[in-house]
Amino acid sequence: METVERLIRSTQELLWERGYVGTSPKAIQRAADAGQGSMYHHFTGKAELAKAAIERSGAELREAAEVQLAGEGTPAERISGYLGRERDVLRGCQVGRLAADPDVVADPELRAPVAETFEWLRARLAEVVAEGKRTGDFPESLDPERTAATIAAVLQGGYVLARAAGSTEPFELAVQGLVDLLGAK
Amino acid sequence: METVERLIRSTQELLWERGYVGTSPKAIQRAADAGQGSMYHHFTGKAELAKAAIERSGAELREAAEVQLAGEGTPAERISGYLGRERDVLRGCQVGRLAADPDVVADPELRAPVAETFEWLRARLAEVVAEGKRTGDFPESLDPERTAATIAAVLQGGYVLARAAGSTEPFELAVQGLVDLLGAK
DNA sequence: GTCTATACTGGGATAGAC
DNA sequence: GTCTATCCCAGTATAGAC
Repeated sequence: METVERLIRSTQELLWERGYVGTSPKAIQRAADAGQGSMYHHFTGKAELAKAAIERSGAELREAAEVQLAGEGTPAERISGYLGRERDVLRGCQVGRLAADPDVVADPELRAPVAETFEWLRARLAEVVAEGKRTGDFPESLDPERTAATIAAVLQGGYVLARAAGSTEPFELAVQGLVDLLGAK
Repeated sequence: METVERLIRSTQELLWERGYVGTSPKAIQRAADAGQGSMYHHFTGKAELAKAAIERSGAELREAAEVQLAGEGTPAERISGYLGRERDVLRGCQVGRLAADPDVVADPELRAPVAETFEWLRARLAEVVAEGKRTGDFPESLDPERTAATIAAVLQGGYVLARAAGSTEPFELAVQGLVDLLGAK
């Protein structure tokens, strides 16, 4: 694999694990097996490299979501499929994790890909909810934008509760609770 | 205020803002207006001081939640009151924020107060939901533990989405979406 | 209890050789 | 493109004086 590619992927991993503040250029170089000069030749510094890595992670999140949301089945089944799909819960969300980072939130260049990813996700979920209202999966009373935000929040919050507990259980409970509420009509 | 107290409160603020990894002993000393020797006289180091600060933050979260959850009104009203109470949304949750921190999650001494806080919160919410089932506020079909986890997750996830967006809007949408679902019976 | 001195490592980056 | 040298400051802590 090429150096630039290794640098971006290593940065993605480290940002996921330790966040922006906790990730040093040296650690990136070690993980990517790239030298100091090499890294600074391809990127102006930590911030630019992080930006590339965050954009990549955002794209991966969108692709993974789209697999479920554009897949087979009724709208309700696709939402449930998305909620229940295999996840490495205790690792958390590689994009959502960055919202905790003050240096990411404070820098427009770094926050932008994070913001765009969740804007896309909420809009996409809202589409599927709206579709479900037309098919009768969901009651007319449901507001698609609100419901989409709730769905995205349960996942992000589920990760937080699971990591706090050191167990996937709270995540699973939260998701089941949401599925119950969505199905209760 | 005494030195120990200033150290703990300053550490709480810094942990909230920058997390454990992003908080240095020097920054704590500056914020607390305490010297190097003073801090190391009262605490063995950053970890012990952080533990004290996290325990304090956990206690504050519990007290704040209890105001709403043990307050006036029907169970459904108390849940809504808790969800809708005044919050500094863009600052995030001072306890939940720590679940993103690898050094907190990895250290049992530091993770314990975070875990206990959310265990307490979910149990307390489950009590109120169960009470609401008895009073007829909530349908018999609702599982209290699941629903409690969903409520806690919506809040934590709402913070994540809001900070990502740089706006409180996603938080408010997510909460409203949950209230809608809980009220739909 | 608090202060200053000291120590050592790592963070983040630039310069210039190869 | 990549390597090594170098720079300066911050992180985290210990030691001993006051």
